[in-house]
Amino acid sequence: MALRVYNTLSGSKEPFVPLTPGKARMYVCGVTVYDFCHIGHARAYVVFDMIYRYLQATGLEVEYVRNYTDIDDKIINRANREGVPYQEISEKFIAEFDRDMESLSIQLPTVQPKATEHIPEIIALIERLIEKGYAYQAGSDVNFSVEKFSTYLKLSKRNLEDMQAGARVEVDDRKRNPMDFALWKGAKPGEPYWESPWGQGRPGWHIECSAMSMKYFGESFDIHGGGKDLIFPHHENEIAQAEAATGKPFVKYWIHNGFVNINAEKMSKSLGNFFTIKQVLEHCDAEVLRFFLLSSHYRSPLDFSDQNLKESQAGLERIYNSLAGIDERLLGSATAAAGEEAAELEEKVAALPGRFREAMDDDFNTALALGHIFELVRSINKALPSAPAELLLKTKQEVAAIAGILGVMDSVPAEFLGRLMQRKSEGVEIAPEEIEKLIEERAEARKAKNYKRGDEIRDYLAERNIILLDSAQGTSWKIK
RNA sequence: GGCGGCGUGGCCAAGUGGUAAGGCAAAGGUCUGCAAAACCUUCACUCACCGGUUCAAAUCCGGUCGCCGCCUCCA
Repeated sequence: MALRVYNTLSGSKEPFVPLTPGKARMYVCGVTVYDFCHIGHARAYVVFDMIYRYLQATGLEVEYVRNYTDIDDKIINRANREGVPYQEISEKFIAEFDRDMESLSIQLPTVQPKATEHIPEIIALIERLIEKGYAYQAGSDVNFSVEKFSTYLKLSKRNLEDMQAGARVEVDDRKRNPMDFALWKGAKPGEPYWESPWGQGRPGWHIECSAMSMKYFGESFDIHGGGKDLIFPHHENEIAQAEAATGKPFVKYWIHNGFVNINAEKMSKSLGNFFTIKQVLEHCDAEVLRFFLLSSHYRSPLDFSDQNLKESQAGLERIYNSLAGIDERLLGSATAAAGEEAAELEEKVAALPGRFREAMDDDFNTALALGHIFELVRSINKALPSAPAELLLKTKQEVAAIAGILGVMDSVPAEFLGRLMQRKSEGVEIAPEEIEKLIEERAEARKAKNYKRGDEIRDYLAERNIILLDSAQGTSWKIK
């Protein structure tokens, strides 16, 4: 089965057939850089990173463009509030965004264009729209005339009359239709500006994406993505700008990810119920967060909570425990006769790539793909004592192939588990030296068959969240 | 008001016509002096509710209820 993707434009899953065989071009709307990113952003960019990786894995040559909106009212407002040039704000938050993306193992897009570096392209596109009669100057602004563009609202599937009936549209008598939107905004005194045929000003929000995507991809390309909330007005307006100018279909597949919710409500700046990526990573491993974000389908809403994050951690820990078990077996000299368990594992391993691909081909069903991994984990754990080394090696390789696409489970198992333990140890108020001392004392006691004292020590440490692990090699410990 | 989506076990979550994956949690068991991890077993005759279509429906159709999103900046 070939890749099928849900296209917002058609409202259904469609076979993915790129415009140019063997190549895929994907544009994803980036952030407006005026503040720290929250985990809603994290989800969007993790999702498209996964899509980017999977498209590549299917053999396509993928060009991925993700922009920075580095000029906008919100940036200007913040700059004014802080009394600094707007560039200081945009540069700072571009750097913060880059750090966040890196911490989430998000691969760099092919190009990350900035709006302010594409003013000539933007102006050219606006001029083209004016020439064709789709845009008009109103004072120092230039607006797009939605009534001129007959297929306006085809993406969000609404109609102009209903939109206006619901009307929380602000009245602006310079607009011919209240739904008209700004392509160019004249600068008020003190605002940053660029010279243009319409005077000093700056681009409207939507035009940059049309201009930049067409600059890098041409007038038509394969995939355009972003959060669901961008469908209207942003993407709708992008379509209007691009298709009015070129007369050609702008984008073949529109892909939109679902929201991250807090208590079943959308997380957003305006509701004030958001967590920044940095806040979350203070008490949660980045890989756990990424795992959590991929644990449900990208179009479903995803409820963010400590409880859910903990479950993801427990699940990922289970996977890594199993992978660590493989490593230990491979390092050790133990060999074993293949048994029923090994045969089952062999079967699961052989089937894994196909099952993974089938899940991913069905509109990037990462939740199902992870389900397959968990099934594999059980087989691994069962077969661990008896499986031949070649089979374990093969298992590792197959998991690694998937890990490389999902961007999780790709750590060295012992390192991941160590990282987790490090993190957990921050909440422990007992010094490692003391634990070692008690372990020694307990060893003496156990040697003397004084299990009472031994258990006292175990209990004492357990109260402090320290779990003792006895093995043939001696006693180690971990944090609960 | 318009448009769109969702409702699967205690929780999370796949499944869109063929008789309910997987994870977390819980309970019992195996292993262990005791623990931990792991393994085994149990845990939805049922998929919000009511009708209908069908040999067959969580999946299709109609209705009801509940929740959410977009319609204003928003991933």
